[in-house]
Amino acid sequence: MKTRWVDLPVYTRAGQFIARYSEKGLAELNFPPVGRASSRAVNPIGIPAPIRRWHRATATALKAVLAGRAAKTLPPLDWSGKTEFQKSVWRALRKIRRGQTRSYGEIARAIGSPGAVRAVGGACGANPIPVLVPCHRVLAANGKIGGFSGGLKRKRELLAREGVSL
DNA sequence: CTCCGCCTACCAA
DNA sequence: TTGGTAGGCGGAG
Repeated sequence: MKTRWVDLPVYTRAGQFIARYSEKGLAELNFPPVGRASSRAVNPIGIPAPIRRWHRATATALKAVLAGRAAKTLPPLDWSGKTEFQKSVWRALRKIRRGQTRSYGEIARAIGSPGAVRAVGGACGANPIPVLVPCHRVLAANGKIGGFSGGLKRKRELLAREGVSL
């Protein structure tokens, strides 16, 4: 069965993000493209009510985190098709609260795979829902920034907004 | 199987 | 401190 996706924009002060929904929930959150944002009006007619509701939650939560506040409610997240290892990493990431950070090694230990440090990095890089699943709160063991698939600039900005100093 | 990576600890300058 | 590196693991092909 082929998944039907619904892509909806979220306009923020950091640009236009694109949220992608399946019938199960939010599946992806994509950063604004590097260039200018192409704004295309979205016709709410034809969008299933649950998705409209989820999208309101996504938009509110995203704007909150970008402003350095805690996301109150998230829509259901659709992680279908992902590996158990990845899901366990992302679950652990969701427990890191605003202003807190963990190292990749700490996440690895937290999920019971203390030797899978690099693999945790890989799972962070594969996180389909950045910002709301806060992979930006994971730093290298030496306290340095580590990597970020969305660009280190964004990781620094998010952390700064949350009051984390490197 | 091979290759790669948002890592780490360790060792040499 | 900085720079190079081997090791351990999961994911992708």
